[in-house]
Amino acid sequence: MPRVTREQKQRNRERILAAAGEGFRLRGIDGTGIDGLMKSAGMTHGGFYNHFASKSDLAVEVLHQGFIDSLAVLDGLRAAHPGSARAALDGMIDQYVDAEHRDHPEAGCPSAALVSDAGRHGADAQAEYRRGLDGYFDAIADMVIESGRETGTEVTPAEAREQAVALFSQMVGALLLSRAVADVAPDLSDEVLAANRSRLKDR
Amino acid sequence: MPRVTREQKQRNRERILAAAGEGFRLRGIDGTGIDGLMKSAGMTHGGFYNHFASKSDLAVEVLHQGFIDSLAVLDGLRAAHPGSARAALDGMIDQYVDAEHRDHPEAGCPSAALVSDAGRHGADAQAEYRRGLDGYFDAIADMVIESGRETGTEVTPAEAREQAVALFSQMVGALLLSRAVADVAPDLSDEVLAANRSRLKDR
DNA sequence: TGTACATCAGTGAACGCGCGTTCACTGATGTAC
DNA sequence: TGTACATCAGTGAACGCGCGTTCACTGATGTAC
Repeated sequence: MPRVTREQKQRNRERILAAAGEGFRLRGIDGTGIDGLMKSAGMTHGGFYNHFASKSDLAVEVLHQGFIDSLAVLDGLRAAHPGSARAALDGMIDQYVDAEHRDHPEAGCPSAALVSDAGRHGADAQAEYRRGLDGYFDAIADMVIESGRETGTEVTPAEAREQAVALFSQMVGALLLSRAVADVAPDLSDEVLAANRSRLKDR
Repeated sequence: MPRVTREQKQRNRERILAAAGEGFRLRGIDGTGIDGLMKSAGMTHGGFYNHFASKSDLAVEVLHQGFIDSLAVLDGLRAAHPGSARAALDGMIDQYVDAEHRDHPEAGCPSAALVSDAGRHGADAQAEYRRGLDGYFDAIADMVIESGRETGTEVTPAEAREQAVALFSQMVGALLLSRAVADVAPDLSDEVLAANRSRLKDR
């Protein structure tokens, strides 16, 4: 039956990318095979290389797309709290350090889900991860600066950046630790989220 | 030439465990094969099953041993700062959120190096991870309580536990993010460590 | 203490399996006229 | 607009490879007398 229209090819590429985004986050890059990926995208494995040069290449694209999506979520939060960067920051923390996010890595933050994988799958993946992480830091630092401005407590760019880095690090650590014990110790997992949320919001 | 004395067998088991401890932390559980493991322990792969029922069983033992070793390090820190739990906590942060620790996962914290792996390798591994993590939280909470007592700021067990959970989460997040970009962006990696160290010590 | 024998730790070949990747093939799509 | 042909996306068999695990074999160790 193939060949397929250009539009269909583009749609197929996006389906593979989406399936990989979920699979990689859920089971890790090594834990997710091309065959299964292509099946859940509704195709057979052979066609994979019409879309991506290699699995590593796919990993880079997954990271790229993941960070774009995440920054869009941040933008959405700012738009939902116009004129209050502080409320946007609190919203971000509530959404990130949360059972819903913990229970759905496949739809969540690439920085958290792929933090161990990114370092182990080549320089390109690591470079893409770096770009995304730096983008997070900048976006959060902006919110910290604006939040300070709103409350009359001026904060220097350097201070804001430091706060942003520390804040995001804690969010990632909290999410990862809560995930690591979620199946076997739900109470402890919830405690990790609650403790971090509480301390993060007291900032 | 085999068979081997009971003492030698015990020593061989420890060599496998040590090699696995390093390999798993460095390249992940899936990224470390039995064959290579046994080679670096000075044997051939076939003998593995004289020591461990399966690779998963080995993963559980690695976690178990790793957490024991880490708690011993904590004890060492307390012994190095007698009468000052605050200094011991600061020492812990300095040692954990540090380039040396970042650059040597194979000799470092199992909770950080195996946080993604632990959740994906069966209930036993996850249960072992949970035990270890809870042990950390308790040990750090004790230090927080004692630190408060020393400075006359009484802190309730619940408050101490919350602080301990948040503190350790941030330490883990900082270490993992700094590792993820270390090869490709050493400056950013150092910045992550420095920002977190600074904010953690301001606690 | 010395001898006879059972045990079992380490060896290395072999197993089935799933992996990432390649490739000849197909037929509908895209293009040139 | 219609026809002829080149392109190329998806198929499914096949590749070599490394994985975790099993197993017959070996010979030194451990044990019973």
